[in-house]
Amino acid sequence: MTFSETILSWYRENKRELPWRDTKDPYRIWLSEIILQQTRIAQGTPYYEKFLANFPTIEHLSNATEAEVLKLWQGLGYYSRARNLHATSKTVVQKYGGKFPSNYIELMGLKGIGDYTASAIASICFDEPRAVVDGNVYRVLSRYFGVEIPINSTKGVKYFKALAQSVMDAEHIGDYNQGTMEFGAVQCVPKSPDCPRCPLNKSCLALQKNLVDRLPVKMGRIKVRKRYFNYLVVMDRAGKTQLRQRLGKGIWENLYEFPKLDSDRELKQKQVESSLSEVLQLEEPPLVYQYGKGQVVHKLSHLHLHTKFWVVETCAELKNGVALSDLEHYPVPVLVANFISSFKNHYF
DNA sequence: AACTCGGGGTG
DNA sequence: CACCCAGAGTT
Repeated sequence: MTFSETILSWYRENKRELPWRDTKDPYRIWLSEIILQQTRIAQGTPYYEKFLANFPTIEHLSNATEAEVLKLWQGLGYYSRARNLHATSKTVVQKYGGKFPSNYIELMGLKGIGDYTASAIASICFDEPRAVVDGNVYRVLSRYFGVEIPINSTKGVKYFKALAQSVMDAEHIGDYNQGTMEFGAVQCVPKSPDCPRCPLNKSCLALQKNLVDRLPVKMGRIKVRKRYFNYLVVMDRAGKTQLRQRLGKGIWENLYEFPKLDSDRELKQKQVESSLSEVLQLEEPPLVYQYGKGQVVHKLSHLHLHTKFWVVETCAELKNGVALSDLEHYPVPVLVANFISSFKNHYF
């Protein structure tokens, strides 16, 4: 049996039933692929169901506001996916009459759709012979064919794309692509794979060369930076607080948060008090105290955010104040959502 | 080619 | 703690 024959055979026996498995509807496949980018199935599936329930068709999605889409996306991370999802829904409705383009080239022209996603949609929905290369495929191919080229190098990306394209089954491309990824997710797992019970173990080069636990090769990652966030939770006479939308490029774009003092080192009470005017415009000196003790350390892949929340009580009345009970309507980073949840419990 | 962009699960 | 997850876009 060839590589692809074994993959297809294994897939028919072992495929999991997932909500997007039994459809070729481009809207649903696209939605699932965007949600699953850099995201585990267990984490993404509830969001897939949620989006489909709120937006049964691409027209529903295109008629929503970006804030509504971001709110539904809250907690999933990589928020550009949500913004691009919304933008592309409008493009498909307006430029393509609500019907997804049916080939790789045109799909690549849509926001948020790159080589992987265009290949996935084209192959699954339209049977176009395009091999996908995701994290699972890198692992399966590098091991089975004993490839030691770093998967995150320019050379590696090209090599694995070409290799995948050369070993695919063009006649069953949808199942082949999903099967290879499923195989990587279930059988050829990153750590301690069960090689003795692998259907490819007779011809796997990594297994023969004892390289299974060293493949795929990945170049060194970026070091983690530290940032110090000081959120200013204003409480005015009417019990309202202040929220701001993050504008411009960067992390959490278009999400909401409290006014914030940002530093490369920890700020103490006095420094926070003396810097208040940089972010807040208050008539009189407010009462400032830290909510809780120590710092919340919110860990992102490349950033550790050491965060303090400061309650700023003022006797004035804010112009654009937000009631605590309305906070839940705004899309906010998980870091902020966790605080709000704790803060509410503390006061009510 | 190197960086940025999130949050959660796993051993 | 390091590593990984059905990657894409920008610099």
